[in-house]
Amino acid sequence: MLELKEVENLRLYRQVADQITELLRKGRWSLGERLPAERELAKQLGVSRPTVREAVIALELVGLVEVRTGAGIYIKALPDAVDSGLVTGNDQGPSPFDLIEARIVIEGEIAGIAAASISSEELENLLLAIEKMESDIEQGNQHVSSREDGDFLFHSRIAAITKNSVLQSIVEQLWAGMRRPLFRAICERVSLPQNARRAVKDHRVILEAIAVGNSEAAKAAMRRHLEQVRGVLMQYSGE
Amino acid sequence: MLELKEVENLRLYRQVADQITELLRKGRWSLGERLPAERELAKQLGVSRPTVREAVIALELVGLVEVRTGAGIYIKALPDAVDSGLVTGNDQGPSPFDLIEARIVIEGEIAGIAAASISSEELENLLLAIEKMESDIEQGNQHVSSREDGDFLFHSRIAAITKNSVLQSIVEQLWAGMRRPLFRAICERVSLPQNARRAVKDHRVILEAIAVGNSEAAKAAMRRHLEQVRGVLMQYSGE
DNA sequence: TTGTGAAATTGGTAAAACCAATTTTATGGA
DNA sequence: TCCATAAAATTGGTTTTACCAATTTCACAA
Repeated sequence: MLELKEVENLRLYRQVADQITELLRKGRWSLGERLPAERELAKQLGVSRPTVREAVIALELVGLVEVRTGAGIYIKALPDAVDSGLVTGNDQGPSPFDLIEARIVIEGEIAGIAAASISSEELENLLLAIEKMESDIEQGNQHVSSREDGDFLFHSRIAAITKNSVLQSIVEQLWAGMRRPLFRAICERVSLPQNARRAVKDHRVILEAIAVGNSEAAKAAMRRHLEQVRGVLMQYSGE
Repeated sequence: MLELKEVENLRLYRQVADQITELLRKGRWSLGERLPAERELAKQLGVSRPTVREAVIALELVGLVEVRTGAGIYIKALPDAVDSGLVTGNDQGPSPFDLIEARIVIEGEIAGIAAASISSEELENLLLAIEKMESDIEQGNQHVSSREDGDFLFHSRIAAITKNSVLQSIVEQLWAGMRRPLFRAICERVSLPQNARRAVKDHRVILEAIAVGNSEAAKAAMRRHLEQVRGVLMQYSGE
């Protein structure tokens, strides 16, 4: 059995997009400059105009260029400033271990911040999230399946308390990572009612610490909770 | 002067992509299912096939669908599992304040973790990053301009010490956010040699704490450093 | 000098045609 | 009857041509 070599079978528009990206990286054009017209690019690249348009749309979607009707295609950013993002949709994403580890660190801190500035309304919302999670469990609903999931709601609402859009966005991303196939496969073997009930208990402890404004306790409770989750995950992912 | 209303002037392919995304969200199709053929979609939507293709490419790039030549377009993920990402390329990004605040929290923790597991080789790399930053300053180079920037190198290499791809990715994203226009405009007024030299000093203090394996000191030093940066930024962004 | 408007340029969209890969169906032999 | 094989239909991949709409350019007139 031969080790199959990765075949050069990219769709044309991707090849064109990659080629233009490469030219951008090499400094062929500078920020704000105008790219050649679509017709001109098509001629130079030896492909048709629709193909060029597809490639330009790809570049536009990642924020590299800006298309102005009737005016032209303009460089909006250099390749360095783009990339990254936990969920690219093309790979299988980060390892579950790294993900949960990052959650311990980051969500722990967030819980501490939240405890320092919680309002009564936000407190009520957290309680509702816990109750939603309980009713989910009663009805045997699948876990970690969507943004309506009670577990996610609880954690994302804590992040929202910080009023910091960046921290909220990061928590969203961490959860998006957990909804990926690799993670879900593990979760399916772990979503036992007893684990879910344990999580609800943990949530109540966290809520209590946040409610009384005890940052240190909230942080510790969040970390314990996620370390517990990590323990369950690792136990089942190894067998 | 009238307040101009946001005009419905999205390019056609975006309207189509949004419409399909909406249908996905409503559960019109389920995971793994096949979408109607491009020709069929074009007919149903009342647009041409190239337009449908452009929309499909957009959906493909965000990971919602997978296109298989000759077979069809398949649902790869539901809209919930995608979204987010600090840098979307379409808005002007998070506020500088949120960004630096998130850095204080997250990079502080990361510095603490790094102190617990640094190797001599990694230590050497950190030192090189500091020296690069010093030479950058001597030559009057622009700051926060690229991934080769000494400042960025220092912080990203600390994240690399954690061996956690998620934490590394998050730091990358935070810096990507700082390279956006809004932030750069502020930075241009702040990139005084004295500030840069102060940052180098801070870096040395952080390095020292990490070198001796003192997690608490490393965390504190990183936070102080970034709080200092925040102070400078706020002072200048208000005037 | 300044303003106006026509012409040229550029992106936006549509239609038709053909190629290539895949899937489905039909066919014929075992 | 069953299965392998080939033909046909389906589907995405790409090109060409054409025309529309927004923007820019520039000559020309006031």
